[in-house]
Amino acid sequence: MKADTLRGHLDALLLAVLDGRKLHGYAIIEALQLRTDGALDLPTGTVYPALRRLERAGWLASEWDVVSGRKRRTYRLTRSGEQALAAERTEWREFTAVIGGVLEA
Amino acid sequence: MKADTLRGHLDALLLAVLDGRKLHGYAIIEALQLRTDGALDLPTGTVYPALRRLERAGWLASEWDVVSGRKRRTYRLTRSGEQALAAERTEWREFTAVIGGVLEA
DNA sequence: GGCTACACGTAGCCTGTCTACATGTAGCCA
DNA sequence: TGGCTACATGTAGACAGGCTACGTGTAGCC
Repeated sequence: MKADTLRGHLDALLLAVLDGRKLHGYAIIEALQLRTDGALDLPTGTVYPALRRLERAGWLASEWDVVSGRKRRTYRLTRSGEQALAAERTEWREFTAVIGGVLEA
Repeated sequence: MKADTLRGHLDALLLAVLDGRKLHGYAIIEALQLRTDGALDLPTGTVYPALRRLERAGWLASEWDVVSGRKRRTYRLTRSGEQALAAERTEWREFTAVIGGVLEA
């Protein structure tokens, strides 16, 4: 997939992958790979800063836990994160309708 | 529509709107507004540089014509522009499948 | 002892879109 | 005739978000 196409949709992806479950950063990357058959392979330098940004925005909450000696910061959606996800989904549908409408006219 | 979501899809939009017809820059902006019910209102500072870039890439060809005293640069797709459009459409479908697959899982 | 997988994180670059500006014609209206 | 709006093209520079390239450290295998 061409670079830059992701732009503006990263937040939606991260919120969506955390919908209904708690995951730590590394697992989020793997979950996105799995769901997209490897098409989405986000670099850590993209994901970690984004997660912190979403937490600052109040959409995610995190806590440290230690699994077999390794520290993990586990993220989950907050209430307002769920609302943000719903809004992102609506925007995604609008976006695809607009661009798709032009491309397939 | 949120800014930046457009990123990476502008070329596809411009090629698509020129599919099968010749238009000048200003008319391209209007055509996109029309097709999207006003949702897409691209600024001239976005469109004009993009058109020149696509022409340098060999995907568009342009010629000057004068209509009632006003100069217009009219663009049309080249053969390789048509191929590029087909490729952009394929990429669009892949893109929406990947992102949509995550958002609607 | 070295390698790979796991796990988190930051600094700075890169690039494509947008903002703001500059230029000029045609036509309407007061 | 002076000003306004719509038409029409274009550039310079700001901006922002994702990516590249680093740095750190543990666990487990061979």
